[in-house]
Amino acid sequence: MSQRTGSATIAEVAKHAGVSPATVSRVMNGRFVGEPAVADRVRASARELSYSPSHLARSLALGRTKAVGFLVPDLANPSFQEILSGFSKAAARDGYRALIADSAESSSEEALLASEIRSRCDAVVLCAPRMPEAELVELAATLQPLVLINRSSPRIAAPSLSINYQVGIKNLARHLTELGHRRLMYVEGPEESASNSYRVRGLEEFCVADPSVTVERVRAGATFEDGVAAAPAVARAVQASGITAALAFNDLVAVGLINGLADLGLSVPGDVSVTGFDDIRFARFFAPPLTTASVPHEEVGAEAWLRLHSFITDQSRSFDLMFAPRLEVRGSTGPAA
Amino acid sequence: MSQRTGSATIAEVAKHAGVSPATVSRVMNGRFVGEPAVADRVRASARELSYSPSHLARSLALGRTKAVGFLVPDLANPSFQEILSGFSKAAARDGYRALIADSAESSSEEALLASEIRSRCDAVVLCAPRMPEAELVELAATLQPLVLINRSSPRIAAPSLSINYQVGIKNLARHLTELGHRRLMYVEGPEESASNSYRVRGLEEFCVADPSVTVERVRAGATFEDGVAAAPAVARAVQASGITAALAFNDLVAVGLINGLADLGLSVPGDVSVTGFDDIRFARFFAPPLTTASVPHEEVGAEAWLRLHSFITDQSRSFDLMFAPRLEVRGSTGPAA
DNA sequence: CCGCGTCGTGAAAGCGGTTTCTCGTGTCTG
DNA sequence: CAGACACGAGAAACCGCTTTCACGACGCGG
Repeated sequence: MSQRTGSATIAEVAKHAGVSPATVSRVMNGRFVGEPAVADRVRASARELSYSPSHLARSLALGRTKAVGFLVPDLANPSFQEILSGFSKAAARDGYRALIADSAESSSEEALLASEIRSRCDAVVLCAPRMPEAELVELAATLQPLVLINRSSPRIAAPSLSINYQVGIKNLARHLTELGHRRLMYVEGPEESASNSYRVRGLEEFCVADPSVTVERVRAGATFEDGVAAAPAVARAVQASGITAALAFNDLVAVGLINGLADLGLSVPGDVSVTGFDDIRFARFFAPPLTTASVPHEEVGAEAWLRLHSFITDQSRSFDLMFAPRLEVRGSTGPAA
Repeated sequence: MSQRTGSATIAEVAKHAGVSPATVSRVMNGRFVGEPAVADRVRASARELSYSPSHLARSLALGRTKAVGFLVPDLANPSFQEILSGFSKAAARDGYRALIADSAESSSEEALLASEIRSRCDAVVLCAPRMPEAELVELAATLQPLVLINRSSPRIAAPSLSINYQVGIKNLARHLTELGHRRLMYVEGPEESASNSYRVRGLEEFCVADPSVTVERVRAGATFEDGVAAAPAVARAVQASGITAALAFNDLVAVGLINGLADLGLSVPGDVSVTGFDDIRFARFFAPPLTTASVPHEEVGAEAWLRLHSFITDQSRSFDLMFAPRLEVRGSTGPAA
């Protein structure tokens, strides 16, 4: 049951200093108002016994852990790593730590995981691109305080930070059409992924606005491997339907695709132009450098903390935020043949 | 003081089910042996009140949090992200979560941070490349159980996982000399960094073994920006001392360096060969693809968990592990002019 | 000189669980 | 049919800290 962690308890310090635990507590928290000599004695005892208060016990008594859950679908994805990095650094400034959970792209357990992690923290950041809206709405109510990343709904009373995927993908499409491409292919992200739907919608709107452009679609995923796997389908479409450019779900898929295409003897952008999405940190250094929609992930993470923090401290409900990606034109796109 | 988290307490469930808290506890933990009807009643009440046990209170009573601290010098560094990812996934399989702390490359606070984070968890993974040995030894004693990454010392009773930087850098140097390079330059990592010292030592040994080779050194750091900043010095050395190849501290620095050199009109590997270290996930896709020493970071993370876990559960002390990097020859190195 | 604040500190009641110990009940044995 | 015993469940102590409340001592004004 109990374990000697080596660290002394408040009671031991109290005894050693000849005072009550209450006094020790007050001294340790700077709430002590009595005789300075007593405080000094307590501090001396604490030092001598190398006492450090149990975070756990404090948290229980205080009803606050100073930890925040951070749930992402895949921690191996650079975008989420960047968000986490931004979040963690911002939270640390206020003395909070991030407790991480990786739903490992298995959306079925996301809700359970979220509850579990929330129960250990004061709040939670939820990145659940593929959770069905209804489930999310229900879940969100039990998770407060929380902030959502890349999901927002009028039925959810939580601040949300999102990327305007629709605009981002449209900008990429426009860039391609300006280069003369007319037959495009969208290499889709994970099925059921909300952020994938936004991109699809954006492209549909784009086609409506410019009927001379067509966009085929092929299922892929969110990882490098998914991009590689989609290469044959893209190569076929080049032959069959004469597509000249592919918009990948994200940078990872784009890189995979470019490499897959190379293995099939197709060069980028010579034979096909390829765009990514996210502008992960290394996108500009790839061969060819990736034309992509740049998303300030670290900033998203930092901003997520800011919102969560103000909500935790004074219950202030902030407005939703939407980041507009910036078009980054690089070497992976070129004029249509 | 107390906050209505919305979730019911064990006492409420007990009252609702007409039993004692003890019984509820037993049912919730599968330790109940009495009449099945009672258990059913408890479960029904729990569901009805949507009861979920307070992790905090449980942890306090049990003396175990099922969380593990993870301290790294910089969460924005892809290598640490990969270790974290591997660690987190492995720990999750055993129901543990990682609590992260980023010492933000400020080594002075590392010890405090480590203690702080350790006090919230059952154990801790420590990645403190720049902490002075003496401080580390003292700290380690108070942090048990812990595992160290990239630091090992006979004076520390904790399993350590490390990379054989010495061998890795020697392999890179050998590769370069086989290509005909004789005058090399090492672009150093952060001052005081242990893993930097290993590389330096490796190169020194290499020079002793093959006196025809010389290695100059220039201070840089661990980031992309540090690599860019080191470019002028490397370029000068190309002119002044006729170096023909540069070994960068890691892949990030290598990429920065390559780009910095390009701005100065030097091409890689045409004018200078450049090697990295780590083989971060994108190293092969850069322009040019990076010749580097490949380190299985995800595996290091996973293995770190395994050791920590077996130590937590049955106190078994495992042996230290050292991963030998694998030489990955790619396009950033070529024959000496 | 007595009553009334004020001040410094301690006792004790939480926070929400777990677990030991105890006790009543029902069953089995001699 | 009495006594031993297994069994089911509750009372209470405990994990380590915070905080309210109470209380004794002291200083002051009437």
